[in-house]
Amino acid sequence: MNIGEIARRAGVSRSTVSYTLSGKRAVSAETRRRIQAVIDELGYRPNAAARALKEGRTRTIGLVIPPASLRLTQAQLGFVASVVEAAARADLDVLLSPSGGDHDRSFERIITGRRVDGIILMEIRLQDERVTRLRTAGLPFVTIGHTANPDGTCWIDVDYATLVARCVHHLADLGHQTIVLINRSADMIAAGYGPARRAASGFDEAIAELGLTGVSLCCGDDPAAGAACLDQLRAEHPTVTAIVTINEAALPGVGRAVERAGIVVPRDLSITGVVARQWAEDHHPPLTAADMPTEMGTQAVELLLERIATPDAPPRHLLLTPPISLRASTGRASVR
Amino acid sequence: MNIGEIARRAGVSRSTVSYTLSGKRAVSAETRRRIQAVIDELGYRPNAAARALKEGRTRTIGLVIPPASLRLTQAQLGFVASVVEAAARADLDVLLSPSGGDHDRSFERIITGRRVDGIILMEIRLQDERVTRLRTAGLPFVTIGHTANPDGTCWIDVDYATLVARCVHHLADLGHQTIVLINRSADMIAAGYGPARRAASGFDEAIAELGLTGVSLCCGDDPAAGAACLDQLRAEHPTVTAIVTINEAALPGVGRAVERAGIVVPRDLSITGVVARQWAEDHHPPLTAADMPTEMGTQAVELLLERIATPDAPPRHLLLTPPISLRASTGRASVR
DNA sequence: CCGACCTGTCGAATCGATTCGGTCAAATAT
DNA sequence: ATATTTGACCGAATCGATTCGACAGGTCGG
Repeated sequence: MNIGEIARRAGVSRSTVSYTLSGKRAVSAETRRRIQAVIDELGYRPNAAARALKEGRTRTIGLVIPPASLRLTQAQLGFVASVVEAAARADLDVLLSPSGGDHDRSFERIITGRRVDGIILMEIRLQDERVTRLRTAGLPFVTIGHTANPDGTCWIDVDYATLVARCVHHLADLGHQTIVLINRSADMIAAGYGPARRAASGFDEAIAELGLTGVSLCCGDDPAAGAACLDQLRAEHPTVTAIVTINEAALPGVGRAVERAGIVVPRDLSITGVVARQWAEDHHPPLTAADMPTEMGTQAVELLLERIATPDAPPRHLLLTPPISLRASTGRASVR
Repeated sequence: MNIGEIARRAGVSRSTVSYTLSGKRAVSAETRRRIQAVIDELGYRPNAAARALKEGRTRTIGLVIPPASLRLTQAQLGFVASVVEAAARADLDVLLSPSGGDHDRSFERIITGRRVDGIILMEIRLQDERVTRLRTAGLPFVTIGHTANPDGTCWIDVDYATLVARCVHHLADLGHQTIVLINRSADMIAAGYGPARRAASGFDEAIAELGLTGVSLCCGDDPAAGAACLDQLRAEHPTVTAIVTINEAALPGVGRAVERAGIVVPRDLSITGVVARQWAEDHHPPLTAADMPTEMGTQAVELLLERIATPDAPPRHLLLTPPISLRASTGRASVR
């Protein structure tokens, strides 16, 4: 069943059917009605491949996700979901490509085979070869996170430095003197993972500016590491009264260790940071935190669509600083 | 840059280039070498749309995920990841379609527009209109979970009834007399969600067979509901010494409530169930549980590829019963 | 009353691949 | 020496849409 079949049944030429569908030329009301009736009856829809071939666009965008996808954090997952839904709203399909290191067959296939009109790249490293690859391929793309030299690329990111600094200020306002940052793993920092790096520098600057005592800790992305991290903290830095974290995967472990130690949040210890809203709300007690904005996916899609429509326009970028949502995990420093 | 360009540069016809690429006809070694050199130099790859149009297949599979994707459980997420990676290994791309209820534009587009060679459908209801839609469309598909009348369809599922029964037997062997099932939400059971229904019936049967006392509880898919559920349990059924659950989203809340109540697992309370391995390992203490098999995605892709290759073969299905992994959350019933 | 203009429609070219049938020379068989 | 097979390649048709130029018939103004 193709456009020719529709044309035959409606007694018109193929081009007339096409123009009825696209509206790019006038078609008389009567003819339009007849054609539409046939289309509805047969449930016709243009063949995507034929259309893509002729039009030169696929109405599909690529979403490149980390390969060891089992370890997607809740925030990343939320991002994927919001991209998919935003794309669906714009009548676009989403092609998934798991690729980070050498898994790049799928990445290459998508680019060189012209399977997508544009690409959203997540989990960007400060040095990222995929960006240079996309640039030479001349395919529109948007990165989530930005490289060391982001000029000329279109990106969207969360301003971890500012957010972590805000968390520190918030805690300072509550009278906390000694604050710890629970960062992502040491490996990721070494690998030049932007959020971890920027969180660390934002933390250090805020601590210095306010003349407080800061402790920076790295922590693996799992609950066990989180629990270990809290135990280590209690042993080595007993004067700490507040925690800032960007490591949501470790949070359940932190919470467990806290419960086990009989520490009451926020009476004995304040906890805040940058995490997915769902994570913050599901925590006990609900976490005062800068929620990772769920609309990031939507905005990434918008930015990409702009980029596809006008590839030569100067690239825009967005640096998001969502407000801190006050919930129940921070309070005045207890006087010891 | 297209196949004609390659042909021109290599001084051959387009068909010769095509045959070199596909190997479907003999091409002399010398010519092949020359063509390959040009291809490598220019980094040529066939246009996916043109190829799909001519061949009638897209080398893409569709994965239909639940629309409120923010609520994907870890097990579902693991499944998506394994599908994507298995597909990548088979040089297939994956097109995502968020669709459950009326969000079906993307679902329809994928099917009628012939954008995919086959579809994997997850989160199947006992009555599922999408299955009938796919059947009339004549598109190969595999469902994760099965409908009330699964004959003639190709599916893969976890045998919740048997697994839950095994958990009950395991607990009975340890001397537990009163066992509770923490199921999914009442809404899902009402909606005819297979796993919840089958878990309940497997539980009831095992309890009856062994002559034990069983309590069936519904619980929302979030930590707060899990905590509330445990509190309710302690209040209304204080004699319970063991929990079986298939609700992994509620587990963190259950764990928190347990810690808070000073209950020691497994000394005072045994916990087991059917959850994603990662979830079981990350729990404290690590959960003795039937791990949701991570290879489900791989097998779903295999099944789908079979179905695409031989659409008329009798549909196969797989009912998986992964073994219970003994970890640290179950022990002998304490004598009270 | 005739050329200019508009409306609605059609035919044919095009996108970039695959594939069938045909051709031509060299190799082999009769 | 002629007929037949084989190997290597080419040309053209094809997949299903879009789109441009052309054209018929009607309306309008001068």
